[in-house]
Amino acid sequence: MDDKERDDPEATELSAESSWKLGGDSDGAYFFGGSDRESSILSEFGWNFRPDETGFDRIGPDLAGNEEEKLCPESATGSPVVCGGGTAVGSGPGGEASASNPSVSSSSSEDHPEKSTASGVNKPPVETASKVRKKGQKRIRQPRFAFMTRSEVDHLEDGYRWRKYGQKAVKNSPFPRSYYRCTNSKCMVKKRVERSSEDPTIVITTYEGQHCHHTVGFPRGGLISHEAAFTSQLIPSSASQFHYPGVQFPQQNPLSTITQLRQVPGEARESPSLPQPNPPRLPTDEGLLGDMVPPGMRNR
DNA sequence: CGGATTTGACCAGCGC
DNA sequence: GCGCTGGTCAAATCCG
Repeated sequence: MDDKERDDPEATELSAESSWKLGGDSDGAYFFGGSDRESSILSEFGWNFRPDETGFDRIGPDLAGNEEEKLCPESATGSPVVCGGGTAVGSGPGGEASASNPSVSSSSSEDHPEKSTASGVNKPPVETASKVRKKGQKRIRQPRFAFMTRSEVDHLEDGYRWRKYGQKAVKNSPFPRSYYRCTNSKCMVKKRVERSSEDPTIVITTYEGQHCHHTVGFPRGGLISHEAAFTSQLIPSSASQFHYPGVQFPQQNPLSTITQLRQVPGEARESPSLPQPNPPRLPTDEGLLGDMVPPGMRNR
């Protein structure tokens, strides 16, 4: 678990946040959540905000020693390259480098559970290999990012296939939190999905890790449209977007909103109530990155 | 029948 | 040390 999440009373109320809005300071920085909530929210996700010269806060996983790798050089150029960040898979699209990333391999431990015979109920005191590992070493947390989406369905289609491996009731929320893992055996990405306790229409999705493969694609070929993929919309006013290198959102396209907000910092507080019409998009594998994160923002 | 989901138990980490 | 909580495991169950 996330210590920060647990320890921060504010953070535990994340899902109870009822006044999500796009905040911002005089520099035009944008925040996830409103006013003094930002820090706690970020804390919830273990992230840091770092204002930069662009006036747009840099968002990234709060992981030791990896701050500078959150955004790859390609991003700086505005190139639509999905790159590795933080301790996550340090690779571009395809991310084969994941296997070579020590931190990843260590953190991926639970995905390679040399599970012994130990089973659930009435387990003998014998520990599974994975558990031994966990005891032996501190769990390494993958960088995470989260966003909120107004949706009727909990599990939003994002182009990847997920397998649910757990569900748990969480404190201060009447809604359970679901845990998903990418079905790709080589992929370590996980995600948590939960609903806001105060606004059940809001789904809070937290991604952890980075895909080391491409999206699965869709029957219609390539990436489906955002309208087709979702009956939902990102909450514009929440600016519930975190740039996270490597995570792709092939279908969802709230980008226009985000981009607009960024381009007009001074007026960003009043956000459009509805997503902008989706401009024609190229079905590139970069997913939403290119849209979610304006080149300028990625420029570090 | 195979894959996905459900669900209760277990474990780790932290605060008190 | 104990209790609380989040996260994960894995058998059972469901479903196409």
